[in-house]
Amino acid sequence: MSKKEEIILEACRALQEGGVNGFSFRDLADTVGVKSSSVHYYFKNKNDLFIAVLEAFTEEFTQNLQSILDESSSLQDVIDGIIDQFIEIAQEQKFCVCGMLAIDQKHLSEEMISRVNETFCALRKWLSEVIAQYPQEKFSNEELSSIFISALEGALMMDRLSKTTESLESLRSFMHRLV
Amino acid sequence: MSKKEEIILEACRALQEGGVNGFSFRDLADTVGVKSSSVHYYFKNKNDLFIAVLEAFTEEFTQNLQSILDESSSLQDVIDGIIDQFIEIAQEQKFCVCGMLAIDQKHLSEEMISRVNETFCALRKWLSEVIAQYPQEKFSNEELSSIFISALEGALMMDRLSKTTESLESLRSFMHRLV
DNA sequence: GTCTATAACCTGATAGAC
DNA sequence: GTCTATCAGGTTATAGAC
Repeated sequence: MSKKEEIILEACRALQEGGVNGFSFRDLADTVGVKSSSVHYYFKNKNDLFIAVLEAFTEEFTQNLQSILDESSSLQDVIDGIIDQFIEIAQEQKFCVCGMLAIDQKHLSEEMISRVNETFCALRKWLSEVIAQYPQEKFSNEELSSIFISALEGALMMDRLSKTTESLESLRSFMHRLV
Repeated sequence: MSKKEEIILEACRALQEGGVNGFSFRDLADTVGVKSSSVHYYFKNKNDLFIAVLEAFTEEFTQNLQSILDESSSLQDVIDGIIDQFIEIAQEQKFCVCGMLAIDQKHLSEEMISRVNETFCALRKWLSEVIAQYPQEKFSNEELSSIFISALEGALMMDRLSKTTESLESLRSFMHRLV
């Protein structure tokens, strides 16, 4: 792994744990084992760094979703796979990358805000298309997708805080009975 | 309003907009029209300040919930009232006080984390008791309460980002058909 | 209670040597 | 590419005058 990739990976972890203002270039450099000026060599400021983090995260997250889809034979399997992944994030005391950036939007550029928003939209679209593959009639695909993602983010936030899996498990059983 | 109350109110607003690390004692003092040392006179550090903010917010939020309940004649009315309140927060480019503190938990004391967690638990309990007053059979009160609060927090996060009310309105119509 | 002044430190960012 | 050195500015926090 290149130094640049190492920095991106570590920045991603730090972002998920402490938010946009929760770490400095120095912290980041120390963990990776370089000096802060070396981090500046790759990323001229935090905004550029977060653009790289978001891109790397989106790619990895998309791959994970595809793996879940490949291994699933029902909509409930997909839901389980996604919830398992969120439980893992909560237990690592992390939060969603997009969620962190969304919460800390006040400290980000307009371009960055648009990118995060687009990532959420893409996720909603992906999920509603997956739901469409497993027909059910009670609710529209878009609506189910939207509610599921909203609840995932909120449940992750609260389970990380309470150090339990209550909210995410509650969401799991709820979704199971719904679809 | 006393200077202390002014500081708490302004700290609450700053927290909801920019998070725990999104403002300084100086920013706060400037807005209120005093010097930062005067803020330190009332609150020896940010943690103490947030304890006061959480207490003030909880009291106000509880009153708002009670008002919603008093003016409601159905569970759908209660849901509408709560969602309207969250839409207002999103449109002001704010986030939930407890949500912000939960996200930024890494920078808070253990005592503070416990208090935020207790506030979420109290909200879940309150809501499940309200739901119990309007009997319905599909889901348990606790489960509905948990999912609704999770989805509220997540939808608020995304609607604040997208500057729309899509997720919260989606949640509204979803809940209407559910209860 | 509110102020000035200041200590001690952290921050992003850059210039220039190697 | 990575470093040392450094800057200008922001941060919490406190001592002491009024």
